[in-house]
Amino acid sequence: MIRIGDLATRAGVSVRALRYYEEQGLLYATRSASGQRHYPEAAVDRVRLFQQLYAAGLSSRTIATLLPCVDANEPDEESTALLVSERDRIDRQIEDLIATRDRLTAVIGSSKQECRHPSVPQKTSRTTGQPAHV
Amino acid sequence: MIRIGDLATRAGVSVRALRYYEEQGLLYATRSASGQRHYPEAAVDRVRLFQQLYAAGLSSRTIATLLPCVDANEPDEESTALLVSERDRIDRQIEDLIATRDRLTAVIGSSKQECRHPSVPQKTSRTTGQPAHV
DNA sequence: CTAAGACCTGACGTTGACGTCAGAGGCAAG
DNA sequence: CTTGCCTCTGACGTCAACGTCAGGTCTTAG
Repeated sequence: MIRIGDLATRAGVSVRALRYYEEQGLLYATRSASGQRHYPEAAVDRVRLFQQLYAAGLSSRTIATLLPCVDANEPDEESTALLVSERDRIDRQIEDLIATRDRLTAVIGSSKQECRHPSVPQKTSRTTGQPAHV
Repeated sequence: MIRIGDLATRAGVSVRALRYYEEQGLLYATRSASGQRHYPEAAVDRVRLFQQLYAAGLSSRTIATLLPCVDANEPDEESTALLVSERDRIDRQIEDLIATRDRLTAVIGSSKQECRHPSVPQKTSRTTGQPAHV
């Protein structure tokens, strides 16, 4: 069993965030006799999943709705619709981000080529199969 | 010359947003004798650019810093560094979103295939060249 | 035993991009 | 001229995901 401070460190979030997740119905903890929270090992991955979903623009409420579906791997009709709509929203967001990325890259490359370095490969051709047409 | 209400409609934002952009130093308007704002045609595209950059996670301050650079197409050293760091951040965000999208798609497809419809093509293979490996 | 940390609840503060409301003025149509 | 819509400034409200602080309890190393 993991204590809240250790979970926070291992999952890369704050203690406050973990209590907030519990408040939102996302994370459950057993309590010791004195009321301290104890988490199973699996909580680390679960919290990382929350971070991933938050980063993708899902709200606490949406995550709470989808959690039983993701856990049990048996989405009902309502949850599936929500899943699909969120997935499609993320799809559109990816497309928008690619367009913005290409636009920034065009500005960067407009007067200097020296900024190119191998740690950031060009992905436009990989994702669209077409050269940039800004 | 366009009035603020028309610009808002044509650019797809609120009047309040336009005044906010001006407050942040992003958008300038000439004023009539009575103080009403008038915008040139180019303001429509400019406002749409703001929306695109906001959607990519840039703040008003960052946009304000990069604007002269993007306008003049002659980035100085500092602006270029900021441009590159924002571009790289967007790159990482795209990667994260693709991973999340694939994860949601996997959950969707885990027990039902009927959800597949042609308006949302699979893009994983186009972007990674590999099948999903959740 | 005791002092330093970790933990508890409760509650107010923060931030960014606006929403909303109040009160006052401008402007073309009828 | 007045009616109705647009615009102005100024200022407070909103919302989500936490940050931070207060005041108290628990636990553990020494």
